[in-house]
Amino acid sequence: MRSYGQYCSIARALDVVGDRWTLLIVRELLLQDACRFTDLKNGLPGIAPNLLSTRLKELEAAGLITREDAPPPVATVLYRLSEAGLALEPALKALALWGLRFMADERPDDAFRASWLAYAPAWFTTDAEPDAPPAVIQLVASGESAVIELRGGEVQAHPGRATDPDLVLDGSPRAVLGLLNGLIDLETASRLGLSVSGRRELLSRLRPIAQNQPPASDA
Amino acid sequence: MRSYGQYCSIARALDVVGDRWTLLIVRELLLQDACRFTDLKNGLPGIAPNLLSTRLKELEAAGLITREDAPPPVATVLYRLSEAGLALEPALKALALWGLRFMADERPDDAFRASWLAYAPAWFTTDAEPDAPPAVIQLVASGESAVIELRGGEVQAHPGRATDPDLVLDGSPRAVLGLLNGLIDLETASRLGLSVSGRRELLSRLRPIAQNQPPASDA
DNA sequence: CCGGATCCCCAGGGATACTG
DNA sequence: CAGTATCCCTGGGGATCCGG
Repeated sequence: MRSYGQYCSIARALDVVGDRWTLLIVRELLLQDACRFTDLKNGLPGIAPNLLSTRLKELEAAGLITREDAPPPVATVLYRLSEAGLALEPALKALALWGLRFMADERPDDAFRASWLAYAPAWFTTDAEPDAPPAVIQLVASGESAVIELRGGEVQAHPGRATDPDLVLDGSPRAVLGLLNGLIDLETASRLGLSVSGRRELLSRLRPIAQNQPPASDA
Repeated sequence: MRSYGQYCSIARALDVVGDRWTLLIVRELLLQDACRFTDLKNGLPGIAPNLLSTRLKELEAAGLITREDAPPPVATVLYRLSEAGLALEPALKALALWGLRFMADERPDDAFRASWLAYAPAWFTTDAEPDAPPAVIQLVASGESAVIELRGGEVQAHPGRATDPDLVLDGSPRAVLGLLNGLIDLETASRLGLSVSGRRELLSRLRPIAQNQPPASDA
């Protein structure tokens, strides 16, 4: 990218990560740890392979990622965030939190991935009853699934399926994530086709940190 | 900007503010409050006026800024951040903090502005002796000047000159900001031409929140 | 002088095909 | 699987010009 030519830390940061796709590549590496080229391509629907290739070289040159040869069985290259790349997490989180406000409207053709289903609750919800016993919530949306684990006051989440979840949420990405992020209430989510089965009371334990509700019912 | 087409809050945030210059425009409005077109153009050295015009329209359409007619004496338009625009501050701060690591190297042709001199200490330093009496520090770099005020445990800063500062730092932007941000120590800053006059002990009161020092002397 | 609009040119990005 | 090569086209840089 062409430099902004400004002695300002924001401008210099954008000199490095301001290019198109760059921050999304960092997102993928942050959510998935070490990735092959194809994993990244898969997690970044819409990117052209030449662009991905170019960006990876730029990111390596800037010191944000490292290339390493994978162990023998799979002779391929793995990309991983360096310390400087990992240090972007707070900025990415802040941007993601701000971006929640744009998740309310539907865009049917948007791509969707399980890892994006997982990071939202992990980053933006807290356990309102930290001393309650552990619980497992299964999320399913658009064919992608993720698991939320409530344990010891922590909210963790990762892509995949749970064997015996206490609660299952299944619906459109907008319904599932909108509910978890506090953008819509349960009634609205149900109207959007959300299916809730299991211990519904667990929903009140999952507290979104954002207060982005449209001005409707105020407590 | 072309949408990324991903149902992910980071991607949707970048759909709105991922374009070139957009976040820097937000920076200016965040640092300077209401701005005229010309103020923005001045605070964004290098931007083409048509680009600025285009971005302002896009930002208004996205609901991040508002246009308002200024009071009669100056019949002009003022641009101001909306609530959604102001909500970007945490993300911008996080990005600015991350970007500090790229401020160490010199690029002589970089533009520099007083408001950038001011935001760094205001955002990224704390008063190590919050109960000590108030103090005023004058910063001068590259013809731009800003004032830091230590008072009641708060560190505030704004462009301009103080009438009777307790301490004056004068030098290259890299020397002044590098010292304040903890990127370089006083000795290095002095070698870079930093002039320090007044109550030097105030420097130890100004504590950078970042620990970006190159691996040298560890306490 | 302020607040843009217009024009031309080139670099950066998108899509697809192809190769080691 | 992991990229590279190619082509096309849009978006941005730079200068100049116009209306109020």
